[in-house]
Amino acid sequence: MKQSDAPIPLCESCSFESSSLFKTLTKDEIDIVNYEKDFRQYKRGDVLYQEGNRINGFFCVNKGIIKVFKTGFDGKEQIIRFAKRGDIIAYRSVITNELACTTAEVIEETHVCFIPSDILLKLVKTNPSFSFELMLLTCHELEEANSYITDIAQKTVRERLAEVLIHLYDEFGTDENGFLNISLTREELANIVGTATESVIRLLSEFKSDKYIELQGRKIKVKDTRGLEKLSNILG
Amino acid sequence: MKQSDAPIPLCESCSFESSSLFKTLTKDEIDIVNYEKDFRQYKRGDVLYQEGNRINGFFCVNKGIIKVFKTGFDGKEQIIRFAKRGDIIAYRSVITNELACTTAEVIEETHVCFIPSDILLKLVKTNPSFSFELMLLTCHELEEANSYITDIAQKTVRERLAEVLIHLYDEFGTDENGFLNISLTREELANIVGTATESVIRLLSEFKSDKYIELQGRKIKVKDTRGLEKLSNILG
DNA sequence: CGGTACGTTGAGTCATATCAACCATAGTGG
DNA sequence: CCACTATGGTTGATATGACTCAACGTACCG
Repeated sequence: MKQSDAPIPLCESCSFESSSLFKTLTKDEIDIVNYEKDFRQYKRGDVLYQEGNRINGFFCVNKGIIKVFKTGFDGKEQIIRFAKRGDIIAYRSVITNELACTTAEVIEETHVCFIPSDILLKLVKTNPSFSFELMLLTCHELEEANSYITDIAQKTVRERLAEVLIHLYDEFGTDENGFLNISLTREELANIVGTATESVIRLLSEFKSDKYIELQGRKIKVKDTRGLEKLSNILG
Repeated sequence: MKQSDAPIPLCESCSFESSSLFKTLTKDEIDIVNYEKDFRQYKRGDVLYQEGNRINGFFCVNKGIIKVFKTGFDGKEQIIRFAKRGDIIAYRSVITNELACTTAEVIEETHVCFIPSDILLKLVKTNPSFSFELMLLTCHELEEANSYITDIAQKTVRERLAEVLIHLYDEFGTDENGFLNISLTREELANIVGTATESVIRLLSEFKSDKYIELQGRKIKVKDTRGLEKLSNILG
């Protein structure tokens, strides 16, 4: 799982640019993180941490895409969020000192830095700005979760799928040909939307004949964002 | 909306007992809060704050029950959480300095203290223990929200209703006759579960004939927690 | 070349939403 | 005081979205 063919990124040139969290650190604090962190590489399907296990640090994503999901009663995955460059994961369990309540699995070749729990806890307790930024981050995740609850509870599968496509478009953008910069199986899409794989397939091909999207295997090109937004009944 | 027939509670004797958040405050800090806070009383149906409005403080619940909900596309409420004695609400919007993204409405006669934003922000920025406790609270809410997402996405309405009854039982307890200490309309129940009012009615009467519960108007007696837990497929 | 994982399509079923009618209760105003 | 209205609760009939099951196609991989 761990290789060493990529150079270990310095914090200064990684999270720094994308997240305001690490900008709050002093030079000394950054040095400590740089010194204590553990650089790791994973490929698709690798699991960073698993629901129910104790976690002794958090991950700072330098490259790649990770899905974070909970496992439901019958073993079905429910994808809660994705993490990409600049995001941190597993920090919640470190803060609360609880067992992991999600699993994190690599979607696309990933480089992360693993930073031990005590570093995070120390920063939170001694650097108020860091602590405040982390709280902002948590609050935003909470707000997103609440919106998602409302959506899943009230919208149809069609509306939710349209909305998920919009979100993926906003979060990951597209390549030069207009295809989403994230590649998911139909099952994974279903596990975001909260539906059956077959339903996703049927709806995707419906969206395709209605000219909202184009499909090329797993690659999805969003052709009509406005149309999808309308379909999804996004508020505002 | 504001009356003055109840004595203004002191922080020392209120949140203090139920929440570890305010235990982190120094004598001086408590004095400031006691001085700056505004005691308010509300009756059923009153709205403490509304989605989309700017909020200039947060509420600390001394007594009563409040429902916190989001309004969906077609105007249907989705209840996100309840707040009762010792809970705080609206702090998220204060922290992030965003417009309220939920509405808080009184379910049962409520007494609260309203504490201005700057007090909260100052405490968060200067008292690391307070800040940490608040972060713990946010993290727990986040975890609950994530579990809820998984439930709504994967469980049937019957399972969810059974689970909601269990949660209400755990959170509010029962009176001497075994009836839940919270009284909700069928519509409100539906707005927690994420279903139609009629479905709640049918399922409740099904639970009743199956001897899991007893009904007396709005009052619900949980007779067989084990049975409901089994019905709800709660993990663990 | 067989195996495994993923994708697709069709048919049938079922849970749940929707629509409509009706009852009970309580508060209101003439 | 009573008709009036509003709100909440209940039940039945009907419609349908979405799931399940099953078969089959496709592509990649060792």
